[in-house]
Amino acid sequence: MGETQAAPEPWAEVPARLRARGLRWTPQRRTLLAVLAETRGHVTGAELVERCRTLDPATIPSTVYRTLDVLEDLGIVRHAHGLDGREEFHVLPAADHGHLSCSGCHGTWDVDADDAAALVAVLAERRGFRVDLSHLSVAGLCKGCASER
Amino acid sequence: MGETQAAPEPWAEVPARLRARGLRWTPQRRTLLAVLAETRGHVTGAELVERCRTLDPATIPSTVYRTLDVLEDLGIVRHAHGLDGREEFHVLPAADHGHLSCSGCHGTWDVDADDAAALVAVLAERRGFRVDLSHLSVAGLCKGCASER
DNA sequence: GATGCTATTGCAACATGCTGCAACAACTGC
DNA sequence: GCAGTTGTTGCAGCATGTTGCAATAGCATC
Ligand SMILES: [Mn+2]
Ligand SMILES: [Mn+2]
Ligand SMILES: [Zn+2]
Ligand SMILES: [Zn+2]
Repeated sequence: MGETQAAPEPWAEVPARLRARGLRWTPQRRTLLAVLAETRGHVTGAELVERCRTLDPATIPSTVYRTLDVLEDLGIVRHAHGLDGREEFHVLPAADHGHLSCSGCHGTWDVDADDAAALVAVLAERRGFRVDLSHLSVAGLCKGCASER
Repeated sequence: MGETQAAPEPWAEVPARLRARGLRWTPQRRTLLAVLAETRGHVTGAELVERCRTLDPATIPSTVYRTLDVLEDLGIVRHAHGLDGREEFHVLPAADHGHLSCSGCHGTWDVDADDAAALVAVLAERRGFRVDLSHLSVAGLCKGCASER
């Protein structure tokens, strides 16, 4: 396929990165990677399973979740948790960021490194704690929903 | 126990507070309240179901979870989510606080209002967002685990 | 290209919750 | 006390993952 790859797609390197760790490149992983390559922003695990099934109806959920664990180790995806605790994956996050969600309207926004800087600094100074920003998910009421009360 | 009990046990008032809202005081709710009255700190939902079963083996999980929802409305309990997204309830939180957990050793600590003040202020100023501190749960590496790498 | 090591898969079972619905039972008002 | 209203319960089924285990199949090596 004479496709021109605009950016240095990291997807092409995944098989080699897996093998370098003694891991394997399987058809099931190929399917998930194909799905992820077309995904932007945040997706739930269940959604990824569903999309894999459109490529390969024989997709097994546990295989997808286990592969997501591996990919998270490689830094290809990151996850946080929505208001209900459900996993939300972020594919190839351009910039590290946390998540903000409104329990009133269920809107979501990103918390960039700058927004979180103060909290990160406080916890680092006071406890030597290193915050995982990508896993951070802050709940509350957005401007609109807060004024409604 | 020379400590002054500022407020009388709130448990005694629960039946009345329920009825005031048109809700009901049932044996199942009595059981859960009995469990909560003996609980300090954080507990998972599953743990509460288990403890209810020791008082009443006929306890049904969905009833417990639905009652927890009601009690959260009343402000008797609050919940956040652990690293894995599982619910963790806090009974009668003395002071509003968030949660800090280490993904290395699974240790947990409280994030008090002062620790979180900077983040809360930033989100309020920049977006008019009102943070729900009790639902906040920050992940990362504690001092010990961070230095191990 | 065949071989062997072992990572990975598929499957079944389990864990933790949530939801729809019909039967039941607190409470209110008489 | 009794009846009616309607909030609750129990139950079955679903949603989202996780885990143990035996069978399978990558892939490094020859
Ligand atoms: Mn929540
Ligand atoms: Mn997590
Ligand atoms: Zn909102
Ligand atoms: Zn730690």
